[in-house]
Amino acid sequence: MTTIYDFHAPRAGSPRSGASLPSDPTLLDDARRLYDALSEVIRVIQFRDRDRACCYDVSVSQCYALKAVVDGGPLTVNELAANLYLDKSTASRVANGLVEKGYLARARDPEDGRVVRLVPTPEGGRLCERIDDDLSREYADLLSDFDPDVRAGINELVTRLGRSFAARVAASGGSCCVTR
Amino acid sequence: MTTIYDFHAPRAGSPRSGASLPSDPTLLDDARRLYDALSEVIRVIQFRDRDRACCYDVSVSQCYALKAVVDGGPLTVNELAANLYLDKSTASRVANGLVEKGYLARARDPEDGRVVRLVPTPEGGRLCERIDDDLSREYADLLSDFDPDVRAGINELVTRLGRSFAARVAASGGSCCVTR
DNA sequence: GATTAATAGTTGCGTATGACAACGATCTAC
DNA sequence: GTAGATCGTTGTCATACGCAACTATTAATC
Repeated sequence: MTTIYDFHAPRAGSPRSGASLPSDPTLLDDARRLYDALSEVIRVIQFRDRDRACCYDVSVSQCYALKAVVDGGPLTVNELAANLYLDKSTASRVANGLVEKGYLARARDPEDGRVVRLVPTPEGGRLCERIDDDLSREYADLLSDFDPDVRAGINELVTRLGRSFAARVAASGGSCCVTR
Repeated sequence: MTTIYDFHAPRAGSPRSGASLPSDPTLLDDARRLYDALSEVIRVIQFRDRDRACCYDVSVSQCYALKAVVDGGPLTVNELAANLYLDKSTASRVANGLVEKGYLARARDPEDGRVVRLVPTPEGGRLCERIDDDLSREYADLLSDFDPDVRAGINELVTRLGRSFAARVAASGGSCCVTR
């Protein structure tokens, strides 16, 4: 259970010949289980985030946006929206809230008069760091239930899951209804 | 503030014994990585769900509630709320929407005149199955990128993550602010 | 057995979140 | 220089959620 998570490259084509066959007996069962398990994780994390938002000066979405800007360097509104999978109008408003609270600043781009570069203020940086520290401690507490090699496996897999999801969403263009 | 939820037992003992040492060098790094990776996964799944909701007759939260009732047998409003980590008022309204659409039915409990037992209608069962099938297919498509043993590992770990989160939330009573 | 307390569910209300469409401002192409 | 694309903002609407107050029912206490 500990070493199998160190597997192969993310693969683009389909080097794993049999894995993607629809006849794979466990595939659908695994899919259903993952669906259930991820749903549970998401619900409980959302709950935690809702509850936790009151601890700081920002809302849940503002927290995500702040972190995106702090981690991703100066971001345009469009980049922020793409980063958070939000409409640009929503991203603009979320940024607005952070600007009003003094955690972000809007800077005009000298090259292109249309774009707005969102940059964190010192206060924003400090707040983000504080939230990061608190949450990381919480996750550390959680991960301490697992052995180090299992933890590495979790991270590897969750990261790959995220990438696969993101790629899938990007490929579908974000509209699922046309296919139905 | 949100101490009403009485879902899982707090699961007193941690399964791992020695892993919780604070001196573990990689623990905090792992925690930070998991925090980032899970955030990404959650955002993209929320985006997908938002987008996907239009494919069916129900909203995202209604979809979760429907599945909870279908999978969990007849549920009271309180049980549904606990299941979804929602306030009972929200759960009541979500259920209301599903009742209006004919996917759930409210049944009075003969034993206790206060409780309402939510049961899926045949239409609700069919809709849930259809959504489950579609989503499972999507997850299967996603999982086909991974080897079967890796898939099993993913499920194992995500499931354990969910349980740990739930236990943690239950233990903390859902209020993080008191500790700060 | 009547009164009080506890519990289940609903509703009022405020807020947060998010999308879509329309708009002004700016840049690019011809 | 005009037409079109792009960036960001704002108007508007719908949904989601929690908290508090309320009703109806059950349980507890005397």
